[in-house]
Amino acid sequence: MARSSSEVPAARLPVEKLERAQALEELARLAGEIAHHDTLYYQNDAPEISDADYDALRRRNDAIEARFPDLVRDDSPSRRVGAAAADGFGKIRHRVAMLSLANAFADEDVAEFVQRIRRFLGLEAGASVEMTAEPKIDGLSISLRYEKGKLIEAATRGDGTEGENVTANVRTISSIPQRLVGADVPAVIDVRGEIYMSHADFAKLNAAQEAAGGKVFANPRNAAAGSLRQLDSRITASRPLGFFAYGWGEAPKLPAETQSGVVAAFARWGLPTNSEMKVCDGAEALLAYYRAIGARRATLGYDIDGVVYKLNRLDLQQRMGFVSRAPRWAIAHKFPAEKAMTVLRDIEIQVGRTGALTPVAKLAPVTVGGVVVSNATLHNEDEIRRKDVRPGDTVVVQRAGDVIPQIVGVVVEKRPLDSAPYQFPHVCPACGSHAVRELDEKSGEADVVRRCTGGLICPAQRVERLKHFVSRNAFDIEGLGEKSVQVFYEGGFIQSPPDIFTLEARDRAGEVAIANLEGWGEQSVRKLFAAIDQRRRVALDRFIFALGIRHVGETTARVLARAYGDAGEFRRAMIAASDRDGEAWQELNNIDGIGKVVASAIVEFFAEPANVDVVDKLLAEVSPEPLEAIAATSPVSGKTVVFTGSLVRLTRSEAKAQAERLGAKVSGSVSKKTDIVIAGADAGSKLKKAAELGVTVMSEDEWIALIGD
DNA sequence: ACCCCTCGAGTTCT
DNA sequence: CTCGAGGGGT
Repeated sequence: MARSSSEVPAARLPVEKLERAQALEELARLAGEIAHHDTLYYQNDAPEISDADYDALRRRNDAIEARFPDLVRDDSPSRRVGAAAADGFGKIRHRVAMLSLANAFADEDVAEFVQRIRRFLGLEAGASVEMTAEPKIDGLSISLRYEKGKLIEAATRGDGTEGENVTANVRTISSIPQRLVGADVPAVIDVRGEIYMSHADFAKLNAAQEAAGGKVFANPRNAAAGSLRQLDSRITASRPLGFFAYGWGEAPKLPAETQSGVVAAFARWGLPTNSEMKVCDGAEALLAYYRAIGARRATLGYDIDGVVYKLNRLDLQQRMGFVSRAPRWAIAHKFPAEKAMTVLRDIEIQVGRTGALTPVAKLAPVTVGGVVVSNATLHNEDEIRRKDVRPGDTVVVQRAGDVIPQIVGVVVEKRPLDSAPYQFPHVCPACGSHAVRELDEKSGEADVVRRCTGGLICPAQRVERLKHFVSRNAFDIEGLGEKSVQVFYEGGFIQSPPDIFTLEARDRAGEVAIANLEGWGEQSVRKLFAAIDQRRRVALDRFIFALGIRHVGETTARVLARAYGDAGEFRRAMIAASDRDGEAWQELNNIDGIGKVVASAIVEFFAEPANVDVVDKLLAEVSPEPLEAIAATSPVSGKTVVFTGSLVRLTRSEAKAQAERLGAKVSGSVSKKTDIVIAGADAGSKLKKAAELGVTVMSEDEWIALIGD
């Protein structure tokens, strides 16, 4: 990368002679200067100074910070690693995660959703359930933090846990108040909402962009996103962005007891809210609302991709809680997907980390719902046969849920005369091993997926396992994404996960030379090493998830982390569990959510010496930390409890969620490790077993009294 | 022996 | 996001 004119700052005082005030001033200047060069280097690919000069700047910054540790700035270059510097925005951790919503497409889904709520809350079939209904704005979700009524911070959704700090840009949006007014404005509240661009403003902006020879945006959503993510706030200020407040994150004190009440308070405080929001009762009313909004979709003046329904009463919302990453008390009812026709050029076979062969349709690029689509999954062998999709076919493509493209069907009339049904390969395209469809033990039926039998021999599987290891919910190493992992694997630098953590040592020893790779300068290598070091301490559930054991995803990994508490103990127990008559195997199977298949998969993983070797080498490099106790002080924390019989005051899932929130381990079966059995009506064998083992048994009421609810 | 719900695995594009 | 399969209850 060519570095042209060098601009070494004028000679300055040696660090040890600096006065405090001078240091303060210089750190500020260095932060700005280094950020500037980072932008040029990473974003524009057009550095102004040499690597050596850049390093000199950073070294001076570090030296001054070392002498005046209390002067280290929040935006200090030494604190920024990898992506944060690369994209110019700092990161903000959401105090309460920004979740996604479950989706409904058909009317039945909505009816089911309402039914599910009634069932969960123990209401009768026709009972009244107030819900809010509002348009789902197609923009960007944002979290605005107001303290004492003043706008303090604004963050994008990001991965839901951590977003980008876009405070400076959000301050330029005139529809977002800098200050909330009203007697009931709380001391602290994260207001959540959607930033969007109206149709009229979008048209105006694009006309202006075109006239100026600038970039024309594909749709209002992209225009809004592009405007918000400007590094120069002045550009954001010039863009007409709108905002609707519809929810909240951390909010210790809410101004009302219903969803609609809180949103009404938002409006009183000066926040823009959507005037289309209504309170409805019952599935029919929701569907009527959906159809009415759908009919007016084009005249609303802004893009929407559906309607959102939320349970109105906040106490009921709380009772229902969450499933994985979405609330159980809300759902997005999406408008039907847009369709398009295109030619399927070829079918490519991809190999996943478990060896699954997945066919992907390579399409002639076509615009569907505002984005250009050129790939679509065909899922599996049977799916191809069912739809009789062949290379050369003209196919109908749609974006399901407006996101993932899928092939709806083939236009048979347009099929070339010489086409023949597609033959799914029986060997792995990556390693040539046999690819088979495993047979189910009991039914003898073939698995839907065809899998490469190569295991660790297969380069594709090895790379995929590495990608999984560094992925967002696993080790999440900044600057080491899918692409770089691939490059490092091919370069022979990283063969398996532990190699990641020995990379720096080997680089120093001259065994590998990352800086020789294209696109890897001295600075990016340094940042990568720093990012890797940051992950030497990692939560145990992430560690277990990262191993990539079959059938062990995020949730199961968390369950295992909770159950064993410590990586060494987990390793020991899983090896011991290979004895299917032993206690360790029993204990594993007793964990709620783990059955024979999952237990076997874990034991088989640890029966493979190569896998144990990976775990051991990893444990030499990283320290997995136990999960934070959820509520160390509750009377049931650390206790193993089993629910049995039919509960009256709580539903089963409520009871389980609540117990876990209080730090209890909920198990599915009674063993001598069980502390409490909560027996509802008609409890059967589990109650008997509890009596045999002398385990404490209590009624539902006693349990509720114990946890003090 | 079924049935329902939840979880895992794989995929797209910006 | 969707599909398939595992887990657990009836």
